[in-house]
Amino acid sequence: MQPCILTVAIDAPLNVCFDYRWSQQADSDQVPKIGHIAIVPFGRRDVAAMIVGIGTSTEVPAEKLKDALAVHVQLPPLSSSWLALCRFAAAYYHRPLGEVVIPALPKNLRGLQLVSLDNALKKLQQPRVTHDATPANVPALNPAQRTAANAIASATGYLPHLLYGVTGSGKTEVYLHAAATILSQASDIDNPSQILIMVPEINLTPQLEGNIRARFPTVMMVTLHSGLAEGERLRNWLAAHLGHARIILGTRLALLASFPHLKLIIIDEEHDPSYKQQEGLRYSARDLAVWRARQLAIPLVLGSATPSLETWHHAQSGRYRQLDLRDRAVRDAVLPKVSLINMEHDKPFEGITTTLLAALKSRLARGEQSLLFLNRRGYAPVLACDACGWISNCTRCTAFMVLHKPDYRLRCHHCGLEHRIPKSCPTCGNVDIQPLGRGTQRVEEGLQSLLPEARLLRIDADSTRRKGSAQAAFDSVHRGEVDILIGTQMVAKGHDFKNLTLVGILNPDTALFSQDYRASERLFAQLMQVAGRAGRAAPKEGGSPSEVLIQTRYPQHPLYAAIIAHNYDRFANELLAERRQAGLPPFIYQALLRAEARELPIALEFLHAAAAAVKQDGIIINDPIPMTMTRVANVDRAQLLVESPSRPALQAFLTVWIVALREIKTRARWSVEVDPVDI
DNA sequence: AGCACGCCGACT
DNA sequence: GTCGGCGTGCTC
Repeated sequence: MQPCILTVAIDAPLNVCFDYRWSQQADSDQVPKIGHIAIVPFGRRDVAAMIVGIGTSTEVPAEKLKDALAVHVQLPPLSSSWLALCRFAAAYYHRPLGEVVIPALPKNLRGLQLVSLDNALKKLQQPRVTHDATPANVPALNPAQRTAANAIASATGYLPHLLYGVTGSGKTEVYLHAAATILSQASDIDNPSQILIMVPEINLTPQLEGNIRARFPTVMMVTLHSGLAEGERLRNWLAAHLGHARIILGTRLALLASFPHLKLIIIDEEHDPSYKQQEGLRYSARDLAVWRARQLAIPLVLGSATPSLETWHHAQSGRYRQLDLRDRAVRDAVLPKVSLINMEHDKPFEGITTTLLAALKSRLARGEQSLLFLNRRGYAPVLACDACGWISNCTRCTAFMVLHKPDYRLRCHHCGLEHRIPKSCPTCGNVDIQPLGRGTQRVEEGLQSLLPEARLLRIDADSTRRKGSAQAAFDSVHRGEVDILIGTQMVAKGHDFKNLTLVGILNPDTALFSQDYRASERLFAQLMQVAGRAGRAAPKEGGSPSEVLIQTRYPQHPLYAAIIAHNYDRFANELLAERRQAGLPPFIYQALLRAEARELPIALEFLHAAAAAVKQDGIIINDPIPMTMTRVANVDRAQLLVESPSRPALQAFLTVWIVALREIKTRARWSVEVDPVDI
């Protein structure tokens, strides 16, 4: 057989594909196809490569051309629609195709171990796929849930839905009913419908996995997330790729997996920032999901109590169909009563106002649980000397070293630098150095002194560092071994605490005046989510509804009025009007050029050159500015925002611009991010 | 991105 | 005299 030429994509920051020779073994009938994974020699090492083209000739001179080492022909090739998704992502985010395609594959497929892959595949050849997708123990739906589930399941072709419902309104039941209908529509055993359910962080919603398995006992379900061991990740990925797994529950990375029979995509908590990848290929799994649903002509569900303004805008304009769940699904359960505590009048002691303390005491007396939410871990955000003004700055970052009391250390949350707490001021020797501000550790300590008999539990990244300890902590809350839970945003998601009737919010005001225009949108979502931890069950006989108390210095702020009224509609519409007025997303499209260097002027100089490199009508090039946190780990960072009211115009500009940027001689490292969220 | 080559400063 | 800093160049 004559040799052929394989064109492959490789995970390197090079905007080209590479050609390799492949000589077909005479005794083999397994021919490489587009979508097969190959192993090729690249420079001085061997790397995984995705075959994206097969031909008989190449422009590459013969002396440069190398032989591909192997092709994983045992594995069915990745589909053309999967490749099309990756091509779109690569083009849209202006990254090489290989940087999308290769990281999307499980690591175990990127090596030369064809034999072990064979064994994997053999085990998986006995699919558990059956026609039967009968759900078990199906609860009744309320009319709004039924309408929503029917609308989703009966949609034909591409149709995005915004499933808009407060925490506890029963969005999950709508997902499961729609899923049941679509699973049952599989016409034959070779085409079992697959459903992708995405969640922000899988470890915070362990109940969902259990609920799905219990509901569909005959259906194979797998999870895909970064917490899986490589072996399991491979098995689950293959189960999806081979069509055996019919329900895939995963985080953002699952969106780039292979699903030959995908018929429905569900994105739970679609507003959640974790759908945005913040390193490498900075993609939005939510946005790519919309593209994938359109490409496959399948329905999509975006579920949230506090939709992102992008999604809200699409729903308002009619591009997405909006399905409302206005009531809590549990009979007689009511929304928690939200009140503000004006800290100007009710001065806090140990961070707790007398009103909040009294509310905690009454829950304690009734044997009910409370949650205090403070989005700041550690003991105190900074240590200071009031004699000379020294503060615990990190020597490598534009940030404070955070005081951690249990281990008696100062720790930078950005670069990881840490050392012991100094016994006296490093500059003037004053022994009386004081922690300023309050983190969860300090709240825990102060509260224990105010309520010595209460059983406290702190849940944050520090208290749950060991694997499994977060789950153990949540379990002990569920078992009623805790009276007051103190936590960061870790406690905001997923968990229903049945005996929890009070939520206290300690220090939300900083987000009200943030430079980041998305901060209030995020704060609203976070407060709604935390508030949703309370009162999910019906109040006890004669009991009062659950209560949310927010300690604030700005009780007149409109965000709080909207929270109290549980009225996201009006708040979102007001934010949208402001965004339209100010020319902010979703009414403008943005890309961010980041540059970093050992010295700030090097980064800024590059950005100034970049700003002057290409001019185009309809493209706004803003001034280069140092990032708010300029220095992290001894690297100075600056950025340049470009904007356009037209997405195609911005895309066209970026294509030309990036070519020009590569010509700029600089020592700065730089990258372009499309649709940035943290600016 | 890796990885090698190549050309200048402080150490066993 | 070497070890090693990172500038530059290449990868079918």
